[in-house]
Amino acid sequence: MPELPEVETVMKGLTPFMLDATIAEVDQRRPNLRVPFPDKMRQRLEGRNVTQLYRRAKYIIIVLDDDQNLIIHLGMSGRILIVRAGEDYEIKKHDHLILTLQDGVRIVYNDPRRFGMVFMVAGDELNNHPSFSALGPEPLGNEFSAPILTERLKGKKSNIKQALLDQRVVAGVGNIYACEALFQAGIHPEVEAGKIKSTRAEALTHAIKDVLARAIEAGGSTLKDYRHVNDELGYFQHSFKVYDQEKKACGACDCDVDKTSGIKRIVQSGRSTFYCPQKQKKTEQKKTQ
DNA sequence: CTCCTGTCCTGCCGGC
DNA sequence: TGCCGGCAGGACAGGA
Repeated sequence: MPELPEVETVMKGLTPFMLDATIAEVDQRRPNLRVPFPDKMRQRLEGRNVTQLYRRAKYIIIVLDDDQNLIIHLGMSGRILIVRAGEDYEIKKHDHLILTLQDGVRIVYNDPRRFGMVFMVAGDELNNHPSFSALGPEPLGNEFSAPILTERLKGKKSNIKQALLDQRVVAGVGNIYACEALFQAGIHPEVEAGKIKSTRAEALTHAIKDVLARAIEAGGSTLKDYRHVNDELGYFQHSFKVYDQEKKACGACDCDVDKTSGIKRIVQSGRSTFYCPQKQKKTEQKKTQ
């Protein structure tokens, strides 16, 4: 379930515990998630020191002192729990991987649906790895701009909602934030992707950055109070404007003035899309004033 | 190439 | 109350 902001929050939450720490013990509790765990993972991780943690798209990359990368993707239902040194912990259903650090802190990966992935890639091969080689720009970086987005959407016949889910167009956006960004930009989710240009591309670029940045901020504030989140990373509450808000008022127009319409839910490529039919139009809006 | 559908897997929720 | 169908925030394979 986690999209870019959640993955960023998880990575940030792991950093104070894992950076410069040594992995003392690896408890791999099943052979695979979506893909098999790395061959000889235990031998390859135990004794290694973590030199860096960062995020690319929805992947957490943990750099080790032998120049290998341990890569974690949370899939739809992956969570990470941090158990402090000396604290009791009873292993739960779907705890698939537990890393114990030298200071006794445990990092628990739990994933009921097992759509997540844990794999290892050598440092010099990372950018050639199939999971990374085709990724689009990081939406929060300077390299993501309206001209770049327009270029990436050029000629695309699919609708803009599906295009935003394509990690080659822009990395890290998922179903929720695609809906939210389109809402904020006032763009109908069924607009042909290749037709988004100039003003609307600017609005959409800005909306993507804004929606993601605000979600990260919300996650960051959640992180500050560990008791509040019970040390569980990757799942914090947002208030969404349109996602999962079918029939409610969007708050930006009078779409639900008669209490019968409001936000609509449609299905695109098997995924739910939520949007406000009044605010999000298929053609570019003329400014009324 | 692009686009679309199906699939992996478990849990939860609403309707009957 | 219990059962059942539908749906869930992702990514990828395979076929058109």
